[in-house]
Amino acid sequence: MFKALSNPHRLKIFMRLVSCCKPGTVSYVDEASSAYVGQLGEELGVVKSTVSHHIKELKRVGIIRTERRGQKVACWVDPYTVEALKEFFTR
Amino acid sequence: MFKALSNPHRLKIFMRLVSCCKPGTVSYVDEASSAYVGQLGEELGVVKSTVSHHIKELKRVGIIRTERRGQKVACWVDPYTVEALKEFFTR
DNA sequence: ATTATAGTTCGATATATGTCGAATAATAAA
DNA sequence: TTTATTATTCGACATATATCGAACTATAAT
Repeated sequence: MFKALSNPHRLKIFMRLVSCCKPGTVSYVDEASSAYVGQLGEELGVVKSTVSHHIKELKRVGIIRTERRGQKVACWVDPYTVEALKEFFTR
Repeated sequence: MFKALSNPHRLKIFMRLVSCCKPGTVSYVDEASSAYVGQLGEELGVVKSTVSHHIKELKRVGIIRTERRGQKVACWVDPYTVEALKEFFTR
């Protein structure tokens, strides 16, 4: 997970998505708490193939979740994973 | 910081040192809450030059602190940094 | 002063990673 | 069915990173 967050672009994706994430609501998703791949790419200034690659990695380690909605794919952070990361630094 | 923790050896060093770290006691150091460079190298199975490199990196980003004690150099985690990392994942 | 111990710095090198563009796949619109 | 939009996969390539061993520095012991 730390490796996933070690890349500046992936960290920005995480921070962009976590800002609207509501604790304990894994499956809750709306416009405000998720973003589409292309949208993230624009904000970061990288091509979509690269964003897709980063999304895949963040998803692989369990930091984000995705769901296809028509042509687009929505992304949001997994609150449980964030909680686990927080716990890792506790005590 | 996440990049620093993304390396398996550095993560182990962190976990090894953080286990004895007492919150809010930056300068408090004793045998139990710190370790020497060579000692960490033995535990990890890597040569000391590599450990030294990792220690340098963890120190650079503020995760650990070091202090020379005679021939040896003691290492311990900075509780404030750990607290900041915890806060990063809060909310 | 010489030797021993612990750590750092440096250079070399193999491996990993990030990025892009082209080709492909999935879905929606015309 | 054809075209448009969005995303994924793949190959290529440049850059970054981890690691080691040799040389060097610092401190302690003899």
